[in-house]
Amino acid sequence: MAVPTDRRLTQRGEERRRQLVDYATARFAENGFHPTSVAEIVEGLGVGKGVFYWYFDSKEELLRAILSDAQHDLRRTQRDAIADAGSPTERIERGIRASIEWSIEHRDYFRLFQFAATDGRFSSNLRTGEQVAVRDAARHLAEAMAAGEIAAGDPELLSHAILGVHTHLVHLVHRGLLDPTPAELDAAVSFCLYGLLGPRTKG
Amino acid sequence: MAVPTDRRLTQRGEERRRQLVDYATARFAENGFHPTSVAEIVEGLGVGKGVFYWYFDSKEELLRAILSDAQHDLRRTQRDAIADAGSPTERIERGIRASIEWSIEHRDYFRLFQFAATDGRFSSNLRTGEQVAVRDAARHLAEAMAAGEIAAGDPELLSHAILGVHTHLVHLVHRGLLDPTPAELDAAVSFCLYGLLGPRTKG
Amino acid sequence: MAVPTDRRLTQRGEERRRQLVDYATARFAENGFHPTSVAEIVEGLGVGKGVFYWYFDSKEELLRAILSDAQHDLRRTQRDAIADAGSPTERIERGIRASIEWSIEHRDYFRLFQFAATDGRFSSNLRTGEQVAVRDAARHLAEAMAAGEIAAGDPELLSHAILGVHTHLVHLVHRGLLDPTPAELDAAVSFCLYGLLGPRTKG
Amino acid sequence: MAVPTDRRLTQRGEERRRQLVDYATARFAENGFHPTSVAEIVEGLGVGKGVFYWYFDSKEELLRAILSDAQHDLRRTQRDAIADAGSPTERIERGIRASIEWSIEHRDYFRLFQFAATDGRFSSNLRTGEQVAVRDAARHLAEAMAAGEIAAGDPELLSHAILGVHTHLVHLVHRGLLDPTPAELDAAVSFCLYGLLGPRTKG
DNA sequence: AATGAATGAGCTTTCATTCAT
DNA sequence: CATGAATGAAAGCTCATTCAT
Repeated sequence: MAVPTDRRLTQRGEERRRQLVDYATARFAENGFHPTSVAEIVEGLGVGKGVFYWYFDSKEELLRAILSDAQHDLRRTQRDAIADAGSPTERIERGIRASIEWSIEHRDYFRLFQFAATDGRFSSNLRTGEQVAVRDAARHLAEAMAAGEIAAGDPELLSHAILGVHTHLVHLVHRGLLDPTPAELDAAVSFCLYGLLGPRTKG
Repeated sequence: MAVPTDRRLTQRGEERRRQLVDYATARFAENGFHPTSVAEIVEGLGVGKGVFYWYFDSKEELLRAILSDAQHDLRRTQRDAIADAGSPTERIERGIRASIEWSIEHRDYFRLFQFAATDGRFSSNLRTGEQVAVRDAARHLAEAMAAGEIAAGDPELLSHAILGVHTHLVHLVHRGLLDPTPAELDAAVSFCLYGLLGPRTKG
Repeated sequence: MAVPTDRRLTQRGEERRRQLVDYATARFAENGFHPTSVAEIVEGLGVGKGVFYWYFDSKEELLRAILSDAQHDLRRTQRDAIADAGSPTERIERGIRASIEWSIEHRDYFRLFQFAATDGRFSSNLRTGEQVAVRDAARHLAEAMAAGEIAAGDPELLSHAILGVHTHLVHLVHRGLLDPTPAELDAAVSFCLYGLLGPRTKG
Repeated sequence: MAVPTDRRLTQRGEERRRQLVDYATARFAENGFHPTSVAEIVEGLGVGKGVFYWYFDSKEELLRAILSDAQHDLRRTQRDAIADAGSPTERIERGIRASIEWSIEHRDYFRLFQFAATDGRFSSNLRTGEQVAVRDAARHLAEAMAAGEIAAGDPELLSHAILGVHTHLVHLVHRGLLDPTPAELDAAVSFCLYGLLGPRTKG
C-alpha cells in the first residue's frame, strides 16, 4: 500500500519521520546506501520495522526524500547569500562561497549527492536541482559578461566548470586534505574568478 | 579458499579472466556495483558460477582489480601525453587534455572511479592513484610558477582545482550535456589556464 | 545484523524458537551438524528461511545454544540426584547413576556432546560444563578418601575415569549393544567402584 | 569412474597416495572432516585436483581408507604388546597400556576415530575393528575370571568399560589436561584393575 | 598421471517488504 | 501508529566432482 503523499501527520508523527530521515541520512552517508539496510535504520532508532513503512514506501523513496530536502536547503542558502549583492560578479562570488560553505557544513548531504550522481536510479533526482542552480549561475555570468566584468564565453559551461571546482575542493575538505580556512577558500574562488577574466591583454 | 596471487593461468584462463573483467566493468558501470550480482555476470558470459570464484576472491576484489587496471591505463596515457612537451605550461595543458580525452573515451572506468570515490570500501584504492597524478601535476605547476609562466599559488591546491574541472566536464559529456568538440575542450582548458595566470595587471 | 541478546519474544516467538531448537537438535543428532542444512530445518517446520535468522545469528550459534541448554539440564539433574544423599560415596554413586540415566534418556543431547567434543569450534563450549561436573565429582571423591571410604588417589583423574566409563557405556546403549537394565547399570557402577578385581572381602 | 581397488601403482604413485593420506589425516584431524575441502588438501600438497580423484573415488572414501589404515596399525600394536605375556591379567594390562600409548602417539588417528564414531556414514567402519578388539580383550578377561584372577562379570561389558576409560584419558592427554607420565598411566590402569576402592588387602 | 578449468547444485546468510495483532 | 514475526527471492560464496588437454 502506498503512503499517501498528503498524509496529515500528528506532531509525534512528524518527529518520527524526521528521526528516520536524519538517522538514515547519517547511515547512508557513512556506510553507503546499498550497504545500509532498513533493519539497521530501525534498530538504530529502537523502533519496529512497521514504522519505516508507515512513513515511506521504500528505502529508495526515503533516499529521494532526503535528496529533495537537501536540494531545497541548498537552494535557499544560495538565494539568501546573493540576495543583497550589488554587481553580477559579486553575486557569482557570493554564490560560490555560499555553496562551498554549505557543502562543507552538510557533509552527509554532499556525500549523498555524490553517490546519487553515480546511480541511475537517483541521478535524475539531482538533475533538476543542478539545472536550476547552473542556469541561475549562468544568468549572473551572462550579465557579468554583458557588463564587461568578465570575458565572454559559454555561461553554462563556465557554470559547470565552477561547479566542478566547488565539488572537488569540498571533497578534499571532507577527506581532510584541505583545511577550510578563509585563505584556502579565497584561493579556490580566485581560481574561478581569474579564470573568468580571460586572457591577459598583451603589451 | 583464496585465489593464489601467483596462479599460473593458461591462455584460455587469461582470456576468461579478461572476459570477466570486461563484462563486469560494463555491467558495474551501467547498472552500479551493488545492484549487479555475480549471477548476472556469469550468466551474461554463459559460464558457471564457480568460474567467477576461480579467478576472483570476491566481487569486491574484482572491482578493485578493475580500478587498478584503469588507474594504470590512465597513468600511462598521461605519461605518454606529456613525454615530449617543451615547457611546464605545455606539459600541464597536454596533461589536462589527455586526461579529459581518456575519461571521455573510457566512460565505464570513469563511472567506476566516481562510484568508488563514494564508497569507503574502495575510496582508498583511488587515493594513491590520485595522489600520484596530483603531485605530478603540482610539480609541473611549481616549475611553471618558478619560470614565471603562471601566477604563484599552492600547486597542489591548483592541481586539485583542475582535477575538479576535468571531472565535472567529463561528467557533462557522458550525460550528453556537452559535446566533446575541440572548441568545448579548449574552453575548459582555457578556464584552467587563464585561471592560473592570476590577476590582470591594472592599467 | 546480529540478533540482540535481549530481544523481547512474544509467546509465539518463544514457541517458534523452541520449535527450531527442538527440531534442529533432532536433525543434528540424527544426521550430523554439518550435513544438516538450515534449509532442511526450516523446511521441516514449514517456515521461511528468514525465520531461522530472526532467532539465531547462525547455524553455529544455534548449536551452541543447544549445547548450553543441554548442559544446564544435565547439571540440574545431577544436583537433584545427589541432593539428599548421605555419604560421599553415596553421592558419587547417585551422581554416576543420574548421569548415565540422563544420557540414555537424552540421546540427542548426548550425541551432540560427542560431536561437539570432536570439533574445535564447539569443544570450548563443552569445557566449562565438563570442568564443573568433574570438579564437583572430584570433591566428593576427595571427601570419600578423607573419610577412608575409598582408596587414595588423584580425585580429578578418577572423576575423569568415571566419566570415561559413563560415556562409553551410554554410547553402547545408544548403539543397541547394551540393554540399560538395572543389572547392567549396576555392573557399570560396580566397575567404577570395584574395578576388575571385584569387591573387597569384608573383614 | 571408480578407482579400481587392485590398481597397480608405480612407486611414485604409491608415494603420492601416501602423501595424500598423510596430509589429509592431519587436516581432517586438525580442522574436521567436513570443514576440510579437497581443494585445501591438494593445494596444501601443491598438486592439481585431478590427482586426488586419480587415487580416491571421493573424499568419503579417503577417510574410510585412513580409518582402515589406523585400525590395522592399532591392531598390530596390540598383538605385539601381548605376544609374550604370561597370565591373562598380564595380557589385559599390557593391552590397556599399549592401546593408551598408541592413542597418545597417534593423536590424529585417535581424533578421527572420535569423529567417525559420531557420524553415521563412518561409524560402521569403526564397528568391526572395535568388535575385534573388544572380543579379544573379553577373551582374556574370561580367562582371567576362569583362573580366579579377577572377579566374575560380563567380560564384554568390562572390556567396554576399560575402553571407555582408555578413550577418555587419552582425550585428556591430547587436550593437555593430563601428562602422560608413567605414574599417571599407572593410575589409569590401576583404576581399571582396582576401581575406586583400591587394591585388595595385601597378603 | 597430472593439470588448470569448469560445473552447478547447494550452502549460509541477507534483506526489502508484508502482515497479524 | 507501532510491534514482532514472517516471507522468500536472491545474494555471495563453496565445494565435491568432472573434464579437456
